Amino acid sequence: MGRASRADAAQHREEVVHATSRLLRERGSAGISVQDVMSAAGLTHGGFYKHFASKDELMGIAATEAFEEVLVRMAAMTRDEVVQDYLSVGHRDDPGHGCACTALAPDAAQAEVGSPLRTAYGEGLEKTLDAFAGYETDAEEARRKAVLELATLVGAVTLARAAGQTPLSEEILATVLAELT
Amino acid sequence: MGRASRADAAQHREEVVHATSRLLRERGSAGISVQDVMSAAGLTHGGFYKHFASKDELMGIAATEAFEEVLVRMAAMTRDEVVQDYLSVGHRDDPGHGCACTALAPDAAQAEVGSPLRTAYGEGLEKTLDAFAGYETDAEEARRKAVLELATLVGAVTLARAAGQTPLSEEILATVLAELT
DNA sequence: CGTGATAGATTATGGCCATCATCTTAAATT
DNA sequence: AATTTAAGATGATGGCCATAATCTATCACG
Repeated sequence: MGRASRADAAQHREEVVHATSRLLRERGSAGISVQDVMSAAGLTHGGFYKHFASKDELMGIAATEAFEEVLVRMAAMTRDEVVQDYLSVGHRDDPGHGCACTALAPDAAQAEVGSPLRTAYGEGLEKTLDAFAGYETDAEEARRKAVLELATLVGAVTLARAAGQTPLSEEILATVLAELT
Repeated sequence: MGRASRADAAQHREEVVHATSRLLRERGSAGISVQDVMSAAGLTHGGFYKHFASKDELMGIAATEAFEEVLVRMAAMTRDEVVQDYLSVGHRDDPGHGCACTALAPDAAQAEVGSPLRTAYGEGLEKTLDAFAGYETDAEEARRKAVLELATLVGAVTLARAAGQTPLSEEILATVLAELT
């Protein structure tokens, strides 16, 4: 119906971005529609362009939020807690609340150079590497180890998700967890 | 027009499967249409269902071919050659001819349980792990090391592709290559 | 309190897609 | 050579999608 107050509109926008940050990680950009993300805030699709210039723009904003959310959570955790959480069955089965590096990698790889999502991914990946480097004691080797560790974590969860809920999937998580702790 | 000979039809089918095995790795199942794969063999979309029961079925067949193609190539290479090739800029930029484990992981994760693509991925991943295990000298540790190595390789290329053609992307490849050789 | 701005609903628009039905024509089969 | 069979072309069908235009009712501001 009619018009929403400034506060309501702002909250609607927030809800859309938040829901998109989850849906994007779960299904990828091609797997969600403008209708999907508006419904998630209890709205119809028509008002979408009063909030965002395009679907692509929203994807970039939602990607940034996804990275931010994870970085905030990481800041309150030790390195071992992060690794344990990363390689858990819970993280494998809930990409919508998990690491954006892994969940958004396929979308970032497909996105055009200069697109909002790709830009957001590049920045988010750098910040995530910095966060991992912050855990290392040896400052000299911090960057190198952060790259190695993140690559291994991303690979393990990527494979575990692709293998679905199978013994092989859990073998991968367990094997990498044992190696990294 | 008209009808094709048995031999021609068989070749058309092969061409479709082959083109799909490449396109599937490049763009994912959602990124290619029935029209796309038929055009690749110089045909129109209509005859598709004379060859395959559904798009899903073709995706499973093409995924199996993608794994097979890579496994055959791996069989003629040493472990170090495989690692070097895997972490090359060439492999990063040409997923269509590269490792199916990495390229098809997003599709496998999204595919329904029991779908042709998911089944093909599970089998292909096991075979790929066996191939990596075959490189290890210590039979005891072979499986464990194969899992670790493949996870690291998959993670590195996944991140490198998501980062696009950037310094960070090449840093990831180089760092992991140095570690694994 | 009245007037204009605007969030959101409704409803096109034009495009792409998987799948299917039909038609055509040449290959297989006899 | 006649008949059957089937590959492939053409052209629906029904659905989903991003984006845009229009409408409307409420909020913001004077």
